[in-house]
Amino acid sequence: MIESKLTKNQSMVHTCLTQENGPMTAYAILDALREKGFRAPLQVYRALEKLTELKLVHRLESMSAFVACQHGTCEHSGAAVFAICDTCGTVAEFAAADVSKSLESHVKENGFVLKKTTIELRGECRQCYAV
Amino acid sequence: MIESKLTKNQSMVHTCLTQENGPMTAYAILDALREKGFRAPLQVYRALEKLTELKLVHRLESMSAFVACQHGTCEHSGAAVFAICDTCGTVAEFAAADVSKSLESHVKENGFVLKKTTIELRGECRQCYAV
DNA sequence: ATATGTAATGTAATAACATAACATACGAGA
DNA sequence: TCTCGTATGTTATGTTATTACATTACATAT
Repeated sequence: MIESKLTKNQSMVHTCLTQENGPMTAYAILDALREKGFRAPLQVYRALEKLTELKLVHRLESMSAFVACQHGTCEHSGAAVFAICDTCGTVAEFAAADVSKSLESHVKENGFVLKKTTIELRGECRQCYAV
Repeated sequence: MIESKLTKNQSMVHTCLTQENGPMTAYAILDALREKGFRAPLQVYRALEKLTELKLVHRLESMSAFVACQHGTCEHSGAAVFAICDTCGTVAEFAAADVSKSLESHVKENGFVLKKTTIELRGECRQCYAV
């Protein structure tokens, strides 16, 4: 598994996020890992940077939080889409190849070189809406 | 024009963003408006909240900044898409009805009630790429 | 004109998120 | 062993956003 390449701190942060099974802010991660010796935000941010680079973790821009990739390591065809429930905080991640393709073509027309796509959907999940 | 409904502070913030013709952080707006009497972040944030609600201003989540809607008041069919140049900072805003439609259908399958869509594309614009 | 209610504004303090700068440790080759 | 790159630790600081409370402005009822 890819985890084997991770350093101690990276691994701890990844495990923390995976167990949480939902988004956490960097400072929430820090608090969770204090008992394991973490002392400063930078320890978390450095690990998150690497994990994000490896696509083991995604950053949710609209809530300044981080979530473990729901596909282990992320190999979508195209950009990831996140559906975030404002009520319970759960995040569903999925690929939408057609969306990516469409955005790319829109953008190419204008000579824009696309490097990173952020798509975040806010709303209410089925369970919460039912209540 | 809709501006007539704005309060003094809201109007000043909107004018500031419109003149800038690009994204500004809340604190950049604050600094720009200090000479006009602004003293505290909250004055800016309150105005931005209202302007965002009216869709005269959009928040760019991936850069914690705000930009005046490039269509005056925003009446896209579907969600707005922002293409942000990481080199020069310019933002192009466009509608992508097909993208919105596709995202909506993806999401409906799972009973997710969509309230807000964020789509931000980071990369390099034609001019910057040419250099 | 005065009282009252409501929206907007002002101000200070602080919370929440993120990075800079520098010191130290530690393992993989020369 | 040396040393070079990578990871880590630590302090301080920078940046973004909100809470809490006081005051002002303005509309309208009395």
